[in-house]
Amino acid sequence: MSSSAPAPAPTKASDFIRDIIDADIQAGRHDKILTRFPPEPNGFLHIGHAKSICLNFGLALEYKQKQGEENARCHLRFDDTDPVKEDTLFEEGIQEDVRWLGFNWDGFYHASDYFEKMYEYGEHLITAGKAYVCSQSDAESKATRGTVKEPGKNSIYRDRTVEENLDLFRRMRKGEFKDGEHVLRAKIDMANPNMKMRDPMLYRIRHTPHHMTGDKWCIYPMYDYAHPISDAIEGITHSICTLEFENNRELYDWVIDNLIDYANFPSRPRQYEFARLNLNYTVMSKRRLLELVEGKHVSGWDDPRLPTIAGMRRRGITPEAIRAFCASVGVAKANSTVDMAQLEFCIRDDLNQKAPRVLAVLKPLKVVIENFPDDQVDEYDASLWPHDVPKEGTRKLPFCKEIYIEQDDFMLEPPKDFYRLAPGREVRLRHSYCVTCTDVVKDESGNVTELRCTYDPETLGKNPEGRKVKGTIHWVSARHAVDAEVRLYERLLKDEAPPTGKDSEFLNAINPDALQVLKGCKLERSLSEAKPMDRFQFERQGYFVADQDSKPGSLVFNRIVTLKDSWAKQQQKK
RNA sequence: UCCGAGGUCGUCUAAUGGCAGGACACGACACUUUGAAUGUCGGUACGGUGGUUCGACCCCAUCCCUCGGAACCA
Repeated sequence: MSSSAPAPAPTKASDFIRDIIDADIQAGRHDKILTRFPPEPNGFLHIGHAKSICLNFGLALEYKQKQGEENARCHLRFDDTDPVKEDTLFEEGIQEDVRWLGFNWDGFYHASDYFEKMYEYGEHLITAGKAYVCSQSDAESKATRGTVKEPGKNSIYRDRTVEENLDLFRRMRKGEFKDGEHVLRAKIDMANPNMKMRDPMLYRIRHTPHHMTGDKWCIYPMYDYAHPISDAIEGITHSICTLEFENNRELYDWVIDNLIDYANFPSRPRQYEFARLNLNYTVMSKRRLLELVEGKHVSGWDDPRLPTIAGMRRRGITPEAIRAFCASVGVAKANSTVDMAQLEFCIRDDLNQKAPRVLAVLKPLKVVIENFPDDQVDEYDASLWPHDVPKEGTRKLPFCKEIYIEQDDFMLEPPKDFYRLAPGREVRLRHSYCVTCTDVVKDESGNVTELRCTYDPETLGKNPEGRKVKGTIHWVSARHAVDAEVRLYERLLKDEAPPTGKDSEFLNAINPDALQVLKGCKLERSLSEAKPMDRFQFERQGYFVADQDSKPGSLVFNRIVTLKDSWAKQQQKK
């Protein structure tokens, strides 16, 4: 997978995080700005992560521009503190996704790079009387934690001596104890109204090999301990995370404050929280995505219906569109749900400038042009771009007596404002002549199977005289058409928001039409050469991409997004 | 309600003591060999109540509502 064009430093309106950074620079608190994107390598990235990626890497790009190349950085750091769930396989996918989005990291790290330091700091906290080894069972520590309204109770192991704690902690590391036998806890306050501060666990025993450190360790640090230390060691200045970590910030600061003199960190990082991205008509949580994939409701992590980066990539959405979308939704602290229409706008807006226009008939209806010579083939130099896209280029578009048009472009008994084909009506064939429908062929059950038309030879490249032809429809020469499979994608869910109930209720909201596979579609000849990831606009229908399954002779296209369709909208209202 | 964070057009987001602005969505019109794109115009918002102030979305008080927090997950 080739990476996409690097993201330009965007000119982004300010937000509360940029305001904070500007104020920090103004006040001389930092001369370098360092951010980081810290995914846990236990799953696939989705568009919510893209927001965080654009923020963190985008910040580095912007401040490189403002402060100088050397004075801003963004690190990619895998937060690999739980060996039970994490894997190298996920790391590769995540790196690919970040690069595809157009970003390059200025440093590549793992939280596990710092395990030795973290352990050392653990001993320091013990020595300073700030941490102790607790030997309560899982159930006991749950029972003594209290509730959000009631204080917890001190562990009976809370007053172990420094010597005893040190000895126990060292033996934990050596592997003398079984999983769950002991943990290292911070000694803070079991009555703290913030549950995160009630002597939180710092280390747990896990006799599980780690994908980076192998079997070197059998004790692993918890997120709340590992994250601030990793940030501080790397010199991160602004540690940006999502709102659910607000309660963790107090502990983040506690860890830094109790280590900073001893550890001599290059920075005093600060954590800031922003609202994660929510999108309607889809699901974003790891759990729900997993359920869709494992339950075979979709074809895999890269199913084009999913909001995963891999899915959107296969869908044909460009990284530029995703970046523009992330910039457009902004960064704030209020929980919000962005309208899918906003994403779709960004996709169309980008592709409008990038996707050459071609003709493709998805649901073919044969048309015979009776007054056109049997063997004649016209060939037009048809522009690949509309007048308002400043690009040049044409392709040869063949035309002959028999063509296909879209079934939806013909109506037996049309309303007055139907600008397309109907018995006795005239329509413009895109890039070609105007034709008038003279006859309709039906099968026994009354279905329209073929149209008979006549063309006006005076209408090529000019308007007919004395009458106005309002509609223009697309078509494909029957003799020259190439067949293709076309996969029409729509929004994953039929409801704006999935049912609030937990469990699998959201599965009922799946849009059964989110994937519709069309075979026997008729594409113009020039598309026979299309390569996977080539994007086109099928005029009047939408933007499409050649799928990775596509091969010459058996073409497969995915619909990225439809065009806006004010006709369909108008019909829907009736 | 024990702690924390929030509440501005339908949606997302600005303005932070001085005319509530932009984008998407929506509607109308223009243009059109894509019912696309583009252009023009339009409607729609500061959770409630008090207070401070010449002036409050902004500051204060109070109420209401929403979200997050009790994994040996992150």
